[in-house]
Amino acid sequence: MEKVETGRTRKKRNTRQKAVVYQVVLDSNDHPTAEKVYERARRELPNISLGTVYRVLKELSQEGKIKEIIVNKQSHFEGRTDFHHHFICRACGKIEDVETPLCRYTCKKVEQKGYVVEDIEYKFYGLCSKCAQKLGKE
Amino acid sequence: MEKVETGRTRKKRNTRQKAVVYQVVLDSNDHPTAEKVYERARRELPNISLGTVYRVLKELSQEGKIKEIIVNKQSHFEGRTDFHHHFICRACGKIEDVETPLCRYTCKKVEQKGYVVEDIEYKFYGLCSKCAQKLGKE
DNA sequence: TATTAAATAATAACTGTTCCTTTTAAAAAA
DNA sequence: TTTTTTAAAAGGAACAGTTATTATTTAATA
Repeated sequence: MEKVETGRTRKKRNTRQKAVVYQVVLDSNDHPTAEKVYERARRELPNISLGTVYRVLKELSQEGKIKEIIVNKQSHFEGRTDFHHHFICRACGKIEDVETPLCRYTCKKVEQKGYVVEDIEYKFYGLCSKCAQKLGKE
Repeated sequence: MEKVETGRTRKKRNTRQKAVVYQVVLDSNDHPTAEKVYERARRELPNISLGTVYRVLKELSQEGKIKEIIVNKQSHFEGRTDFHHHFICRACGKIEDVETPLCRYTCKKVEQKGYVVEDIEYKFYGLCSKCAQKLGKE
């Protein structure tokens, strides 16, 4: 039997899994990977599956509620969604936020070529202060 | 029977495979992936293996003769090794070089925190001029 | 030319992620 | 409240890019 499509309110479920994953990212300030988020979410929801974590993380990113940053070909996530960038320590792997003004000069130059800039990503690689000290005063 | 280690010249073979892979990267201006380099290298050396291409590309990168850039968690390679950055079109996937002055302001700020900056990477995402036109004058 | 070990070809293994199928459960309807 | 509906979840298989393994080849040296 066909169902008449009313075109009205589409369902959009509000699941515990999504809420928990979101909260985990908001509560983390170490840019966790999906695996780490999974680990932490399981403390609250022991039966959550890794696939769900991946799907929800992607969803939240697309909704703009969290941000994905990719380091070493691996996704990391953070609750901060304002314009900022990252420093990655090659020794300990730590990812730290870096406040950088948008380089208007460069953007303008790119846009003059007819390009549309939608997102900008700066990454700084090197040694964090701790590792720099530890690895000797070169 | 033990061999006395003279500590003298270590062997370092100069293979056709390495020469060809290097030349392919130098001749390409489209930031090819390892697979693409493999494809092109095979025109010259039909029996070269993908594993060799990966190993040689890594070697050349470490020697500073080529540069690796990662887009969408996939490695791409280029012969240019001077300081420059990239624009990535989300529609056609094309990667284009972008000339950007080093942002001394930001670097200084990072270094004031005791960090050692060894490498900097800027990526601009959006639409290239062709795709921007094609996708309509929004 | 014979020797030797660095580099290769071929292929298996690995890793982070996505996809697929069945089941569950949130929300709408009865 | 109970039933129905179907979006989302669990579990696991599949996938893609890359790395590791091993027997073989070959460039460089003796």
